[in-house]
Amino acid sequence: MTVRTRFAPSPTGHVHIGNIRAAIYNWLFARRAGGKYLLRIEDTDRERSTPEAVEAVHAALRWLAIEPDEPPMYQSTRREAHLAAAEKLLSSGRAYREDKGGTGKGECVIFRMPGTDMRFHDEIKGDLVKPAADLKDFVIVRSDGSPVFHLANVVDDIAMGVTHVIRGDDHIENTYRHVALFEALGAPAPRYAHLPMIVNAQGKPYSKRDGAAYVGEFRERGFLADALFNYLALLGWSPGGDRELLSRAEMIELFDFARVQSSPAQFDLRKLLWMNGEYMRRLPLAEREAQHLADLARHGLAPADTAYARRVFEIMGDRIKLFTDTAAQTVYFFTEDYPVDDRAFRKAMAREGAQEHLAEIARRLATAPSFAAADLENLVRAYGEERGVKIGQLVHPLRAAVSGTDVGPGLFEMLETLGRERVAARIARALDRARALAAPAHD
RNA sequence: GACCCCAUCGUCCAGCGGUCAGGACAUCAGGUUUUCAUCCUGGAAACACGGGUUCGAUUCCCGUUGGGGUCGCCA
Repeated sequence: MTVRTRFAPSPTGHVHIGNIRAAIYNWLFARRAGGKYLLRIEDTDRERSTPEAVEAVHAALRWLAIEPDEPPMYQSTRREAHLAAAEKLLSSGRAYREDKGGTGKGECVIFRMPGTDMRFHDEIKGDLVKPAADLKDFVIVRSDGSPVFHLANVVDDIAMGVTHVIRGDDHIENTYRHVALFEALGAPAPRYAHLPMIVNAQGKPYSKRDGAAYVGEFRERGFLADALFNYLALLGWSPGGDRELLSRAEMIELFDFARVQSSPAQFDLRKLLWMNGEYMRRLPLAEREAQHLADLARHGLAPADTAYARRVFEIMGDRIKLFTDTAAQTVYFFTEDYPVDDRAFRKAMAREGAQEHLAEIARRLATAPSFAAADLENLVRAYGEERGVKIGQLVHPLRAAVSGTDVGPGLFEMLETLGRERVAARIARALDRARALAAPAHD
């Protein structure tokens, strides 16, 4: 029997990280078993299942590169099959019609539970049992003639030949019903694996209130798909030992339900951030460029000279942890209209002799034979020794003067990249600014 | 409330009867660096509790406590 798993989201416009983790496990398990991973869009809620909402599902899967191996099934197209199954259950006596609760809404179709204790084996939770007394009959077709989730879900799983149902453990109670439905429909029940929830710091189901909760948000925030995949895969599953950074091939190789946690896992954005950084630095510079450039463009800073931009990214090293941070961290390389961190600027200029040193260094820079980083460093160091001043006293004001901030790449690489003219102009402007700050306030 | 599930550092995991209880993130203290980031070194930090079983329990069993889930003509 070849393994067939499925991800069956109902399109709501967003794909929650808990759901996508279920998709990841379905994908991993199918790959590991050499089987197929399928997609079924449960779009029976016409209100919410808009084309945009459906597209959001596809977009999320595409981004994470876990698209289905076969064309997706759209549940809304399966109504006839669902109803036919209900008829079959009606004629075999496994279901009956009734105006449940005497609502006056008319008769609905109700599935008759077998009346015996039910049990099933869960790959993650173990053997689960429920006494007959706790298993009540339930509606499978509403009085308005529409099929209910349980019926549709089971009928479609049969149609798709699903062998393993891997989903959130909020479905555990439903599983007894589903198993009974499979049996009544004369189909073998699939194997089940119920995943624990992803929770917040309070132990409650992780929701939008707790921060980014949807796949699209992580994408927009500049996270790498592979990093999110890796993080989510390890949130509740471990390959054993101390391994954390794994390629997809390795995860497929190692995936096993026996190593899936059966207790809830708390989502930790800081660890995701760290992991994203790890993936980021492993990315070839060439691949990073497009992303950095895209962020600059988003902020209206698209550089005319990409070779120059490339140098900027290079000297930034691994300081940029998120592609959405590129513009913010490199503005001053791409415009003269960059923000100045007032606190950092004042602090740097308050150093003893800062302005005097700056003015003299500017003079020497203007006539420096070379503007290469190493030569600039020698120049500044020489000046420092000459005046008996520690280099830090010179470097900090210089940095603040040319970048408006106190963080960034190595100062001399920065000066070289910025170029002689801009450095000169900025130092002059910074000196004016410093003088203005020092001048007594008047109104 | 009923039924079910769960329980190792703050967090995610390792451990599958005998370990100085390990790693990662976060955190703290140093070091390297012109800043930041990186990097290096070191520290603090956990087996919820009570009974069993056993020569021996973090590990197996049962309770307690705590947390979570489910109880729709939603999915």
